[in-house]
Amino acid sequence: MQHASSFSADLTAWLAERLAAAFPDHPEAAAAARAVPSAKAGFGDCQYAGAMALARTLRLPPRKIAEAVLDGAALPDFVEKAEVAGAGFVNFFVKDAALASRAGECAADGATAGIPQIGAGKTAIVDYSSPNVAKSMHIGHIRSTVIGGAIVELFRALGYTVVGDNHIGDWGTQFGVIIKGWREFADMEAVERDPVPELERIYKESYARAKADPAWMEACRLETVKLQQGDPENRALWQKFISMSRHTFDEIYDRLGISIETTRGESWYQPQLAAREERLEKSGLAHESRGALVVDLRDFDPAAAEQSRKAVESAREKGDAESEAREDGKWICIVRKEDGGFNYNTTDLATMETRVKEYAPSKIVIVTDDRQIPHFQQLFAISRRIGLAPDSTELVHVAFGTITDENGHPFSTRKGGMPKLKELLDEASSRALAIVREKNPDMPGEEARALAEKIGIGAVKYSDMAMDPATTIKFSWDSVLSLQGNSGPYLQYAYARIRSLLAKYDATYPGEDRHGAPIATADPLERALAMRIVAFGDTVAAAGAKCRPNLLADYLFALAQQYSAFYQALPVLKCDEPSIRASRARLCDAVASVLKRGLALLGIQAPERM
RNA sequence: GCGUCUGUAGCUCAAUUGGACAGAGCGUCAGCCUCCGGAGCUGAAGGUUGUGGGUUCGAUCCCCGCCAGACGCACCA
Repeated sequence: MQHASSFSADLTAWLAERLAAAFPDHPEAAAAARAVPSAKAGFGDCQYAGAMALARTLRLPPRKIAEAVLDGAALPDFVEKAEVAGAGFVNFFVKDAALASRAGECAADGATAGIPQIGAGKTAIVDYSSPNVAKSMHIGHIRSTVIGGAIVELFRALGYTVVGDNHIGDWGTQFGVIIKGWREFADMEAVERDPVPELERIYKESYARAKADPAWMEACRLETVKLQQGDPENRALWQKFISMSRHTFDEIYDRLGISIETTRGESWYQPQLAAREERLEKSGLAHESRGALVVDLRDFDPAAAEQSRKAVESAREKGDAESEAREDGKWICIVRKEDGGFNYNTTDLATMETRVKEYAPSKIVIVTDDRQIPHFQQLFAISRRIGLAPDSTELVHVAFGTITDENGHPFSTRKGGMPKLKELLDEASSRALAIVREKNPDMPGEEARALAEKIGIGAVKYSDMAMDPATTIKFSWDSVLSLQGNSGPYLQYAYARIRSLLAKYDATYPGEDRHGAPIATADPLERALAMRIVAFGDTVAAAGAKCRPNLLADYLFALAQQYSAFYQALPVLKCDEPSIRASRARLCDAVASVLKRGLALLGIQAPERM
């Protein structure tokens, strides 16, 4: 039997009923009903803290409200007792038997119990990773890739049909620069060896020449024009660059365990742009300004127009010509450049339109760094205004903080630049290998390398996912590659240790049935562990709804910590009482199931041994 | 100048989004029994949550003003 909901969710529903019954004239009381897990051990298992907030509107003391909720009512069957505490909190104590039963389900069914299927029948699009063709992926790309990948898995677990889309940068004026450079000074041996770094070198050098030499720049521009007009030779070169780049991206994705359903780069949308923008112009939603075709948010939004007018006025008073000149840029979105070309606004609007038409998604999630916040605010607002995205489609920009060097300064491309993603993964893997060899001297080389890869990659992914996406990350090799404490390997270790323990249990006590044994929660350590296990579903739901994998990472770390404390203090194999022994084994199994599933949602593998 | 994001223990980060005493890891210090895997466990020290106000029964969280840093602000994406 699967429970569709958690203790908190069941209590929330119960509270809503109780509040509706107790205060029929105040439906807002029932609407705000909410039970959450208690923060501290002494405050029960779940609590309701809404009575204080209602005191004003109901004109009653908070404790009276809390008492009215409980007064004469039958508690849900899983609740042992409920009491009013403190300023007006209601604390609920869950029955041991109910807790044991739900914790047991987590061991039995692979930890799917309690994950609410809020996405059933709905489609979500997740736009993530999005590297640029002809450039190496560096540590700046890891967040979008890893966080986006986790969001995809979280959505799937919640029942959504998910379409991951890799919106690669495969179009733009830089290709003329590369083509020109390729023709003049490409080093074919270097291309043969490792194409992308060579493409990067070609771009940098050609770009430097273009800045110094107008004739070179003009040549580059002409190559771009030829490419965009469909010249077969340039087209073929461009395809070649894309194919070489995608091959190197795929090597990284393979190692990271990321698989993105579709890859529609910017070029994919090019054929439809001209007609789209023409329609936009004819409909009057876009107009010409300084030679460009623009959509102006102030045309649709009186409040925006007023705010802008005031800003201009204030800038004028101060004689600040620069600010005045910049003001338009906040509201205007250029959809066709003065020279007739298109830019990323154009492409992004087309992308929005296509996604809505093709998938009718209930969510579109775009994962990029936070410098693009203004752009996506504008894009979302305009998409709504001109009818590209209906209200039924939720638009979410997951904006993550940029990665800085150890001093908190942005990585400068001049001074060596960001570490390459491949180097990071190699380093992670080799550091892990040293430890694996030390701990497992007898392990064959191939197996050790494979294990070290799982551990190293797990460490890298976890270190990113353990933080709120919004946090600006200070990059440090030691913290990214940490194998102890709050780290991926700590979780993997906890899992491997349980698997080993259970194997020994099965070998030592073949007659005992740990799968069907009732779970006893007599010891506080056992009880806390069981309570944590059953909170898995709610955690997945919260992490998914908020697009914050770190909520799940926090949870898993706390679970592993509680397990370690339990393991240290209470014997399992060496417990003399068979029923308690079986109960503890089953509890271990439940922890292992949840750890494995949770790590999988974060895209981290859980090795059986390490 | 305007806007966005960030500021929490020595360092790196959390805090169930307004709840009870702000928690972890690293580092430091003190411990872990011939006992299930020590990548582990237990404990200690470490805080006026940048700052000054406001709202609230209650603020790390919401509002306003400052300070500091990063990033944006018309044809690059």
